[in-house]
Amino acid sequence: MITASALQAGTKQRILDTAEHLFACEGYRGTSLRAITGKAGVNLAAVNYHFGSKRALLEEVIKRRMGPLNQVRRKRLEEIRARSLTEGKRPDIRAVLTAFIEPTILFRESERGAGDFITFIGRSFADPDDTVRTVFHRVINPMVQLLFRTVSEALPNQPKDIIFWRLHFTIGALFHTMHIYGAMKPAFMSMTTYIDARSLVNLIIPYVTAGMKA
Amino acid sequence: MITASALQAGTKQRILDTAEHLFACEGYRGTSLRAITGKAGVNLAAVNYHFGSKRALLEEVIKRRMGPLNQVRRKRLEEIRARSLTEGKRPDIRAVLTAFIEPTILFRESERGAGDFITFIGRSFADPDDTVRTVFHRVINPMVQLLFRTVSEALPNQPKDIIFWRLHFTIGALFHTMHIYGAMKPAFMSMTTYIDARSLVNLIIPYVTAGMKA
DNA sequence: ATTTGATTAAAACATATGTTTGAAGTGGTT
DNA sequence: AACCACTTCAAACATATGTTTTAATCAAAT
Repeated sequence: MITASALQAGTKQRILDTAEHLFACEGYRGTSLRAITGKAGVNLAAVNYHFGSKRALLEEVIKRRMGPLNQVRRKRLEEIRARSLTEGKRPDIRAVLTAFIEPTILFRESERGAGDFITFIGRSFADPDDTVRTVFHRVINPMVQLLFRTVSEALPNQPKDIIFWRLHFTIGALFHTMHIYGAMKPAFMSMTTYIDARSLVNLIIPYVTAGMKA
Repeated sequence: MITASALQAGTKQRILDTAEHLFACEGYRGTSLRAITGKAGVNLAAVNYHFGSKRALLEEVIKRRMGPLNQVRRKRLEEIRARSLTEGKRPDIRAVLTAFIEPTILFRESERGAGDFITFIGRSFADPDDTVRTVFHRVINPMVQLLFRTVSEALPNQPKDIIFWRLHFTIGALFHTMHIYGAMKPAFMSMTTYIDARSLVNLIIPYVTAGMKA
């Protein structure tokens, strides 16, 4: 039983890892089960056996990483809110944005394969396929809600709809960065594009902070 | 001959319009030729007859609108550069960004169907499908190059790589806005999301200007 | 050693896709 | 009327896809 479940975990894991990679590179629709199972070295039927369907596999791929990532972001945002409550002063907008953005970008270097996931997520918001957007939306929306609330507390004098749109601009900047970073064509805009994640955080934070306060 | 070419134009146009709409809603890969021809009320073979292939149709859909749009943006950017040259002072960064962004967002209301196109373009940058990205990249890249040059002239003291990344944040904010605007789910972030294009321009310009100058 | 339950394997299924083909239709010209 | 280029149409083609099925395989428990 132990060996059996270990083998199962081996196959499941190989499928998850390969699917994550291919979803990031070719998209959900552009990735066939045959491509996944072929590259993973498992039988075609293994996906339906272990996950039930391609869609269920997608869900697993997203939830596996999004869980831990959301936990970190939630914790940092909640800390800020708690501290702001005890100290009786409003949260600092830069700190709020950092709490959300920093874990997201640094997540790329947290584990093997996480980079693919970040690329995938960065693209998912714009994915025309309802399947992807629905699954993704369900796991990201509570997080964005929390961010919205916290930003509202940091900028209490701003009308809600202005915060709403500026937050969309911020998310747009972040997600765009997420999918171009690490998957960028050489010499786009005739520039070398390499930058380490830490420096990227240091670049985007001032940008979005200035934008939110504009 | 006149009637014949008018009929041809009728079919071609119907295909172009329908394809534009479906590409925006379902994506390039998610849109079958049968869906296009069915909705357009033309025969399945008409696409291959008039355009040669699905890919060539995509190219036509993009070039048809991108031509005029790019012309406006190029003209406005060139005007700024010319004026800056004659007056001997550097371009104003806000004016530069407005020259690029304003025509893009207002383009949605310029003609019937243009809104679909803007949504489609907003998604194309993040499209995992090489076909879409390649075609799209070819028509947008010269424009982005020009924007990069003009922004560099407006911010001569900023290192090029900082401009490079801040421009990416800006493009991310713009493209994200392009595809969520007009296609947004109701009550996202528990807000009504309607806003007219003019007001949206007035919201995004201060945001990206502040970000670029941060 | 045999049985059992879970996993893997190969094949088939039903459907969907982009493309091609060859015939039918269309309208104007000679 | 006969011809013409151009366009439309229905059907077929070849391939790709997610899924299901049925048999083989395997490791552990009896």
